[in-house]
Amino acid sequence: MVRFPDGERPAPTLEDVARRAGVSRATVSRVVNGATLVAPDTVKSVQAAISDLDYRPNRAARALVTRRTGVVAVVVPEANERVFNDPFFPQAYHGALQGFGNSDVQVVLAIAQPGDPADRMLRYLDSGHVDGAIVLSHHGPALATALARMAIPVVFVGDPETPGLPFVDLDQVDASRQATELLIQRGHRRVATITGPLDMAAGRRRLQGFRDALTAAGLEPGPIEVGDFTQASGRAAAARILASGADFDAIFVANDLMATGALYTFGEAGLRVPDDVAVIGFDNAALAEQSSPGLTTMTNPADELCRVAAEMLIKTLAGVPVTSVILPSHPVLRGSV
Amino acid sequence: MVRFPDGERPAPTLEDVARRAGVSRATVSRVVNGATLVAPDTVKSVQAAISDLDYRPNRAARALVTRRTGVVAVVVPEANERVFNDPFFPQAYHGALQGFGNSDVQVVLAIAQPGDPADRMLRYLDSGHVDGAIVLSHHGPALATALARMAIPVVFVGDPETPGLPFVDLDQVDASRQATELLIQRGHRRVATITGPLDMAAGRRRLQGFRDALTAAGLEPGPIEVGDFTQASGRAAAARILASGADFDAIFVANDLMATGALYTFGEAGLRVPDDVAVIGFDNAALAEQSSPGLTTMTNPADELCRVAAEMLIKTLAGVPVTSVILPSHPVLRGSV
DNA sequence: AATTGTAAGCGCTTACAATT
DNA sequence: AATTGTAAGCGCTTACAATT
Repeated sequence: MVRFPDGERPAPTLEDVARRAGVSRATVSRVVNGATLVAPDTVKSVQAAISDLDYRPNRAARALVTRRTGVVAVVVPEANERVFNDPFFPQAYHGALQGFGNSDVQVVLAIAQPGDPADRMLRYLDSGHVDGAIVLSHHGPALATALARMAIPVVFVGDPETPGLPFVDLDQVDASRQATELLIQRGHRRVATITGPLDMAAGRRRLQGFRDALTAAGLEPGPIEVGDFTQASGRAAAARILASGADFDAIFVANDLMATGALYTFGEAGLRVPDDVAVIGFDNAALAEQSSPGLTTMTNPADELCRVAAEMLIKTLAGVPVTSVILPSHPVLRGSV
Repeated sequence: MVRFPDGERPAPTLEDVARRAGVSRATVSRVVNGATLVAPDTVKSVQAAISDLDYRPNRAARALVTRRTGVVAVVVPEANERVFNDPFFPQAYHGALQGFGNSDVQVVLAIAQPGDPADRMLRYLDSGHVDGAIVLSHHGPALATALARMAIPVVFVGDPETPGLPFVDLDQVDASRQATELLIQRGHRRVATITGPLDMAAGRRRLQGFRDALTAAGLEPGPIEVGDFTQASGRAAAARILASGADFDAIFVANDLMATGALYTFGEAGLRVPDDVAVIGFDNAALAEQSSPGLTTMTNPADELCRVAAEMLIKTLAGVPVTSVILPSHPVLRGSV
């Protein structure tokens, strides 16, 4: 027996709608699910009954028979604070929502909590809560393979470097080559770089593009310093280059946050940008526009990456096979080069 | 008939566990739900069967009979970008997660998208997706009353100013009085303020506390300028005060973001803080620590507010009546007073 | 009295049958 | 052939009966 708390009327069911419209439950179900094999007049009277009763399908009942929850997750395997302070994520989330658009799925943000073991998130994702997931992957293949082992389909944003896993990524090597070529075209011959962490694909590939451009131009790389994508690390890396006394007239910095750090250090050292040193960043973050001089940088459209990933996930859930997508990047010219 | 995609084995059900353990479905259900009226030996063998089969209850089936989804929402009726750039929100979200702790509910972040009409979120919340919601309320009573009309219980963080709706809030008036009293105690007699927007409860009440403190001390209020909680508005309001030529030796600014804006303006005008003008903010945001001089401010613990709200929602869902909670605030002394 | 099982039912979808 | 209905079943929980 089911009891209802006082004052709460049970929500109308398919049965109620069917009775009011004078048809069977099956017919109502067909109308609700947009089937075309219902007579137009029947559709009309069922829709009237639905709106009269303010009927809304019971998700649990539907999920039980369809074996679909109607929920997808946007997974951010990062500690809380980081997520909310990195402008990449709101953009990414917004893009994902756009991508799911009218698909009638509920989008859940799953953010790893600081101190949470990785398997807590895996357990959540693999417990029937969600039908599929988009993973903002900025980590190595360990988490990726674990995610891939799950029963639900997953699309990665950022190459997880694991065969067989569908992903959307920027052409990191090409983008970095473009950035470096831009410096070379402007006549710079001693080009330095501040890289991202080299245990991340984005870190390694942006360094690769840098090297490729110089090799193609017959130039030797200038000083190379490793950063970790934080502003502080950009500041420190720039300081190390200056302290080394190495000669350089331009620098490719693997993200905008580090690039603004480098701008700060150069400013303190009395170097003029771009006259004494040209600087190009990566990401086209909001701060690239705000810095002084404006930071020339490469686009890295988090929203578009996620929009495409969402579309891929929808296809996958519909049984349509998908292949990974590589998006192009282009330079945004401001004052720093 | 139900078909399974090739290669996918159907997940084990209660039935499977029951068979393996040699008991009925009902008994397995009792063990799964932690009932105490099962014989210890039975519990043991059922648990063994569960772990052998890696059984996990089907949420949809459970939800269908219990009429509970096991999902609660943290609702942020704010545009996307704002949310992710305001440090209040990660703190709040983290606190909510803490509050739900081990309660085995799934927490969903529902963030209004820019351009979304308010009823889109209402429809979502009222469509059986969630059992209840915490709403980070920084808006007037219009949204609050709409939310309160829904079938699910809602707890507000921030007084929605609508009778009968449970909320958690800071004692805004008392906190602002404390802040202003601190300035008076330090010997200041001409105390100005930059308020928040006066269509927000927090804006009005912080102004009220300011007035109360001055009245109690027998002092006239100094210049009063209205801001909108952004840094730019703090800068502009401070400039207006300076331009007015009004006399003042201290200022209470209704949030830290505006206070740092005011610090900037005072710095540009050659005023020394705290010697020429003492400044106290509100929120104890991260930037209060980073500014120079460090900003003296009032605590406004988003995480704790949300933790308490989560606990209230859990109680409400369990049928336990709750009453609104007002949390105290205290000053954090740094260099600006 | 303590423990377990039986059976109904939650609200849907969908294969198949029946009707027009 | 187009439209509709019948009835089974998805995987649980829980009132009540039955058993020890």
